[in-house]
Amino acid sequence: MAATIRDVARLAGVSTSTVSRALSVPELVNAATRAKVQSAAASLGYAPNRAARGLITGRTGNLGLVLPDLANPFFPSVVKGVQARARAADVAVFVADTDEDDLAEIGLVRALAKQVDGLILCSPRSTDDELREIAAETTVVLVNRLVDDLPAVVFDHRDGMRQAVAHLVALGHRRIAWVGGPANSWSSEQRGAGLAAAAAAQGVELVEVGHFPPYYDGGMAAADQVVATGATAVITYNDLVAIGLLGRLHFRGFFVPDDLSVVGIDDIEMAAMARPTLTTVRLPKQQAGRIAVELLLSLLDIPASTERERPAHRALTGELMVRDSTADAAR
Amino acid sequence: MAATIRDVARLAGVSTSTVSRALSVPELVNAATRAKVQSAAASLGYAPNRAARGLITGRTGNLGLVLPDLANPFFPSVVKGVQARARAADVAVFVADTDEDDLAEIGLVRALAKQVDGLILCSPRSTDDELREIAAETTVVLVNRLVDDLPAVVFDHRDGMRQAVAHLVALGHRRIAWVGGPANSWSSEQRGAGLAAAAAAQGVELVEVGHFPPYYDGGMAAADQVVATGATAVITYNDLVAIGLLGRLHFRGFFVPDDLSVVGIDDIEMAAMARPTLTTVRLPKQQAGRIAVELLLSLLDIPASTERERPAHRALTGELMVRDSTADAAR
DNA sequence: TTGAAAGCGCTAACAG
DNA sequence: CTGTTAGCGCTTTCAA
Repeated sequence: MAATIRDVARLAGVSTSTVSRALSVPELVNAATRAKVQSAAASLGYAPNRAARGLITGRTGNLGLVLPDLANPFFPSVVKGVQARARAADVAVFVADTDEDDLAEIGLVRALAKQVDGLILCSPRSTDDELREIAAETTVVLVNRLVDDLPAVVFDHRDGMRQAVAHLVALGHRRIAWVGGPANSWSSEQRGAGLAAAAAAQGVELVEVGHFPPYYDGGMAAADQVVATGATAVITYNDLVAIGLLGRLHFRGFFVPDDLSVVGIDDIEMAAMARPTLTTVRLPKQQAGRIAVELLLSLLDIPASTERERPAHRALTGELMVRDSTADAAR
Repeated sequence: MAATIRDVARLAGVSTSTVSRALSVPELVNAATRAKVQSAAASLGYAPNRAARGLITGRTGNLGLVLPDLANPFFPSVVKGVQARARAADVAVFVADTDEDDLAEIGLVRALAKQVDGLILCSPRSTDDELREIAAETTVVLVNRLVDDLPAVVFDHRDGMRQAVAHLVALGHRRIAWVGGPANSWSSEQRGAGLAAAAAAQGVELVEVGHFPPYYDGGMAAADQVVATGATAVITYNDLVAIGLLGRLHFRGFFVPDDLSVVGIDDIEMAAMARPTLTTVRLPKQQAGRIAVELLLSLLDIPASTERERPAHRALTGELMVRDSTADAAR
């Protein structure tokens, strides 16, 4: 069995409460006793039982991360960012993949909520109302989603789309197609809106092709419709969709970027491995994960009764990565 | 505050122990009282506090999953399998990504060990000795690694390589190159050995090209050396390496499969998205995750004092996925 | 500055 | 079949 606080107390010749204090609020205990306790703890390899501590403090020291699909390379990056920051704060991370199932999502969130101090919901598929409810029950930070003024980390899609459009305009494109993501995806809506604004501002025509699954297959499905629009360039919901599009275009004998320019969003690693390599808007994924944890931790340190005044959300800027797939393809 | 067992007891008009029993060992309590308790619990939305339960049962109801790199698409598949099975057993999963850092790995494992009932170590980078030590301290199931007779789920690489070689031989290849993974990778060693055996058995010449990082870049790095061997076909440590190889071959003006046939291992989704699509040995990744959880759960049900007799490990068979990248390229 | 005592929410003997 | 009792390992009053 692992050493308990009593073992340490006995070895150090003090009471358990002194051990507890020496280890968690060192300044409250005499330097000499503190040293005795610490060496005793060290020699026994003592580490407090977190469950027992949690029982009394009401803190688990755990954090939950819920996301739609680990198979989409976007999310592992976020996970990495979250883990790196959580680890530094000695917080363990439960990860739950909902498989893009919005019903499963709520269930998972509810189940996780009981075992963690706070939850990070990345690109949640639930409705605003559901998210409000969840946020009322437990501390939550959203990533890639904005609901009222719930704490959130989002990407500045307006700016990202502005960059993408500016790039395409510089290449001579005047008619751009947009392949949207899932209809219930907040970020698809944001990206579409940002794109519409950018297109209007820069005087190019935008053709919306509809909603597609956020996978390779979604891009395959969208390709023929994109071609039919007569657009000379296309921007897709994410890189996976762009790569699927590339696949189908290749199959149909279209050359990218000669016949059509393609721009994705995310900059997953695969974007640089595709052929042609994919031009895309890089989103700071790991950074988003890190900041989400920081936000969550800061929220948790504040007594629930206190009114928060910190900024409710933070927007991260993306940057255009230009690769083969848009090399002057306009006519 | 969430409802406690006392709230339920009061509402149902019974003692807390009856509530406890009614909820966890229903057959030990009278049907009528059981019903009363259950409806009381339901109306209060009661769910037992797992930390409190764990304190007394010694079980956390949690499981830890440690893996080298979530950015490698192989691992998210395993995670999905693990989660699916764990969820069904009402077990939550801590996920820890070591970033391919073998030192970090031990630390993470030690930290996680205190908060879980058991650990699944997927493709661990630690030494055999370290793994033995860990297994002595906590219940562990290895995935994609064999150490003594520690419980493990592995893939049958011998058979996978046999299939790959048979396929290439049928296409007329007589000289096959092997691009190994990291020198300290157990599975690279296994795959290489399986391949050597298969090559010998089927009378083809095998040329080993050395060890490369298990990423796209590793394949890029290996490509020129592969070409220099004069082999007409190449098998790589994993799909990521194969795709990198494809990239470099394309850059150098070689056509796959006309100039060289390529076979990967894993069958990550990207294999079907590459151009040409990649022939590969599909490993049942999710299944491995599921079985690992099952193994772990079954180990945990057995009192620590009892000697286990169950099979120490289970080997899963892979299957060849034939795609464009090997279409009769022999001469 | 330290110790004694009282629980956190739950389960597990042990009686009845 | 059910209630009483006694903790699991820890933190936190409250006194000293």
